[in-house]
Amino acid sequence: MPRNGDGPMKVLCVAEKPSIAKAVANHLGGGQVNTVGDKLIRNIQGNVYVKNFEFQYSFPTWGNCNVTMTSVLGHLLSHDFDPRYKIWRDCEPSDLFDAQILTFVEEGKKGVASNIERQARDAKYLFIWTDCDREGENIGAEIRHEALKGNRSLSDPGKTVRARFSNIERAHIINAARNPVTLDEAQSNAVASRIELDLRIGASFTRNLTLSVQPMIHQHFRNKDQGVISYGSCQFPTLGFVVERYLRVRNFVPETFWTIKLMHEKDGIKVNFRWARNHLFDRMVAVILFERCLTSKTAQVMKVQTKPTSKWKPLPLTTVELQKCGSRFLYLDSHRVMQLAEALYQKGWISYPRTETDQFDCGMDLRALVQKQRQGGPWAQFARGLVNGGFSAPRNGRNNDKAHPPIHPVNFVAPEQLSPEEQRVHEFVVRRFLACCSEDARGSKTDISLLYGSETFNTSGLVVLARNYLDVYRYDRWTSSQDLPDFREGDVLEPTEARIHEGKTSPPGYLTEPELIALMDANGIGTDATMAEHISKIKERNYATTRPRARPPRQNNEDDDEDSGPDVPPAAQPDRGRGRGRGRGRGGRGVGGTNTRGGGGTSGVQEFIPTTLGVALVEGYENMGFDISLTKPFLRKEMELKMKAICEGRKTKAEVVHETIEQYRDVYVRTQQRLDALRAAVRKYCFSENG
DNA sequence: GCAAGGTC
Repeated sequence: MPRNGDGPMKVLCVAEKPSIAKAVANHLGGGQVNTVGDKLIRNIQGNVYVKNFEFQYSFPTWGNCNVTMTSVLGHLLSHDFDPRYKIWRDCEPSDLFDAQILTFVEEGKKGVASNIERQARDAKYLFIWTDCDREGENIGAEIRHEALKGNRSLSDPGKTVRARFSNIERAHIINAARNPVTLDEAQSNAVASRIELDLRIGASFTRNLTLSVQPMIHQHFRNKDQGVISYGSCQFPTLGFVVERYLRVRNFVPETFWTIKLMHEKDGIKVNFRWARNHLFDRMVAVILFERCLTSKTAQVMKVQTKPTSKWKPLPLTTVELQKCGSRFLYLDSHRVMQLAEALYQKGWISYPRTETDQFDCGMDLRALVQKQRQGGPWAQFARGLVNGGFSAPRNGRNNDKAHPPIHPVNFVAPEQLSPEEQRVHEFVVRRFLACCSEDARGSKTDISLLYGSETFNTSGLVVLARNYLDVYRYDRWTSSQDLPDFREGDVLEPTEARIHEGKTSPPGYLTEPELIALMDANGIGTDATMAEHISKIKERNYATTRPRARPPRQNNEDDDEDSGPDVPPAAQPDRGRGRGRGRGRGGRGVGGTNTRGGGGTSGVQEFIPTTLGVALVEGYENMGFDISLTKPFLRKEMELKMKAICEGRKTKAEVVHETIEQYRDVYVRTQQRLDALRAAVRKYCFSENG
């Protein structure tokens, strides 16, 4: 029943999630918000997920309006093939490349959809408040589609607008409300093409793979319950990373190297020096250089330099970083960390846990957030220190998704009110936040350099002068080394001990979860919200298993950093297209290099071992000899570039969908021709006695 | 019985 003429106009606002709707309503409504429970969507406990908020607000161009603020719950629309393609054996899997796709509202979302349709009926304007990212733009288009069912006039020019906002600070939200923009069709179309391609390619390859490999396995292992063998543009590259590392470990051939060890004792302190050449793989050369050292008898101190150094505080917390730290420090896998973070978010203790942003908006009142943490918990005193002058603005990372701030505590909660697992995640989020708001750790570093024969040897010492953020962020280690004796430039000394040492390179470890997440992040596989799902998917599909990493004591406890590798490998294949994925960099710079635990025992980190099936799938596809590999991340990157082209107007959705489908149709045909390679790999890995 | 992306 439209209200004609009398009274203020109605504006319907729709957010992507209830928490945004509530926050925006509170800011714009100025404490005069009427909450309408409505019979929308309830969970099992009877909590209402979606609410309608009513208030008045005066927009610059529309004047005073009655506003109804509501939300959806992510995507409103689902996509699936026409039912006649439902039965797998009733059609060719490749038919799915062209099969008709239906778009509909799923049963569970009907209440949300009808709420929008109903609320749109008497609305003059539709104001969309979805997240400002590609998916948000597409969800906005879905909302508009639903609203138009109730009110066609909302398609008139200027009747549907969207808010541009990147956090829910009061001033920022008010600014967004006063400066609406138009919905970005191009971004929405980019997502639409992603949806269509993932569905067509995923479903056709999955059916093909399952129908051609599953019978082999059933036949061989009588009653083995081998479920679906799926292909997905994210799950396959994820498996690819696991298998690639596994093969590197399996095929590792240790190499012998030689190094010169030099020790000098002064003032009762034994100081070990590192050879500047680290180590050589040619014994003769090493021996000749060593003999030159011995011939010269004495070494000379070439450089003694003491300078201030610091260990940087961590960057504001992103989802990827939370997951990596969860594996490393909290002994929780990424999936579990996200469940716990979600629960903490639902209860109002921490901010939205799915974010790529590692910079705090300058408008945020961080001091107020720190103040809340003074009330209790083991970090209370540290928080007090920050309030009393210790506060320092957080560093800025390179990433901003323009949709959510970094993960931070929004309220104080006493640890006892949380489950033990929740406590661990919550404590991490709080400590990380407080660390961001404090000073870098300060120290003093002394570098000493010796010339012995023709060879240079170095050592260094560290004195930590001010721990600062380290006091609250106990996940980082930075400790003073032993004191160095007093060396002076020009000193000549006779080394106490010099010997040549033979060592062997050691194989890399299997891929750990934080490494896998870093690889996915760097290569644009999945999003902050889905990475953990892809990881559990490859376990669920029986492509890989995990086990706690048992850290063997290092064989060569010195500086053989040859193959121990950095914690975070930059890309799967450095030799081809080394990019930074979507520009989401690696997380905290200060966290990277330090290992949490040293010697033997279990570190708590999970490592991934592919199953025979997992190896067979990757090997099988590799051996088909395509120039484009389904198990490497490049295809996903290509899709990312195509989506970008749509966003920038260089390509249309139809063009992208068409050319990509043709590309995959080609791969599909050749897969059929070379099924023997895949079957051979399955036989080799799955059916042989010792795997 | 398929994917990946939102969100709860």
